[in-house]
Amino acid sequence: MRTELRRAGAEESLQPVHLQSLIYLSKANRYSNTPQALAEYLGLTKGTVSQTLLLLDRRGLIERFEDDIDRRVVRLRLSPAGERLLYEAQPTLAWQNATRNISPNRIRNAVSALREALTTLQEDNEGAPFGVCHNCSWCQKLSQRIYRCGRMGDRLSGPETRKICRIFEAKKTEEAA
Amino acid sequence: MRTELRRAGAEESLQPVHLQSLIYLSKANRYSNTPQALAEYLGLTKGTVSQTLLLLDRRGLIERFEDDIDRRVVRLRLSPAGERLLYEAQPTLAWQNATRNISPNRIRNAVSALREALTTLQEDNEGAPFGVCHNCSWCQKLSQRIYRCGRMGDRLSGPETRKICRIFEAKKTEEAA
DNA sequence: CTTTTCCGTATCGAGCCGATACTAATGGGC
DNA sequence: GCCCATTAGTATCGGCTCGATACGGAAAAG
Repeated sequence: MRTELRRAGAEESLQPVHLQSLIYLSKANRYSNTPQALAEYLGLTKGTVSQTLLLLDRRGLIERFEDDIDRRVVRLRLSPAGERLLYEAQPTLAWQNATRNISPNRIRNAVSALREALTTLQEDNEGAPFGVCHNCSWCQKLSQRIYRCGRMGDRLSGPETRKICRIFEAKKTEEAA
Repeated sequence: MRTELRRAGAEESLQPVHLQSLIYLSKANRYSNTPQALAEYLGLTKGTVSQTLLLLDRRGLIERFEDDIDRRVVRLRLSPAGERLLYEAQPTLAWQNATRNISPNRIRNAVSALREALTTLQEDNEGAPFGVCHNCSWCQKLSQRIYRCGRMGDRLSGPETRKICRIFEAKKTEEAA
């Protein structure tokens, strides 16, 4: 995967960390699309991330705009060019293809086991949690299409609950008897 | 994992690529402990890897010595200091701990599914194969403790068949009907 | 024996990265 | 409202990664 990421980045003359940043931003929800969150996610300092964002901005791959409420905060999102680059690189497609010969049931089991391992790993390291909103213990389902974050008190759309959140807290696993 | 690797490296003031190189060398078999193999494994050029090895050598973490037969070739192995550093960093231990709450059966299934996906992924990318000798189609069992590489014609010890080989070829999966 | 091929190294320039110092905005205590 | 601690982000500097290129030395091809 590491080699693959390097190769994909080299084609656009981007470093692995640039692609990882773009991938993250494409999946970050409203609480997690800031330089600070990206720095925590990548395990880099905010100064380093600031430079990375400078480069991505110069390339026109991201857009930066001020937060309405807290004017210290910079919000980030992919530009159309950034979306296109990511779409053409298709970093996740390779893995989807790689599982084509494996039964859906085995994939489900493997994914579930890996998710448990990841949660335990994150707890052990006391690191930033960073999980998909939909699997978070704060995520409440209000109706067919409307969700709510019990931590922040905001209403969330369905697609938004499939994004990555920096204040994620894992649900207690019921099957881990 | 990426963040973890960076953190572990930072404690020794090493870059991620340095730790990855050490990890690789700790697991590379006799056909795969050269700068060339490491470059292919990491997806870097041989020039870059040469510099990485220069640094690791200056730090006393690896040892370099000439090959007896082909005198162009440099053989690499971890020095005692390098072994100690890896042992203290314990990069694999975190994952072993993370699976402590998962039943051995689920782990076996997940590992098997992942191995299949990896093989497919490698075939798709036509990249360097790099697999564990024991799972290679050339690996023959001669007796209880003696194995043989059908490709190179050498006899291999049991522990050696658990190392990484650059001329790996995946066995045909029997269960993928 | 000559030519080609291959393994590894050396050097240069672009750029990542952490450390440090800095600006600007927020928020708490009074 | 005012002071100060805190927080988000930026700027600068030095060490190092990384690819490109050129090079030397050994092996293989003819």
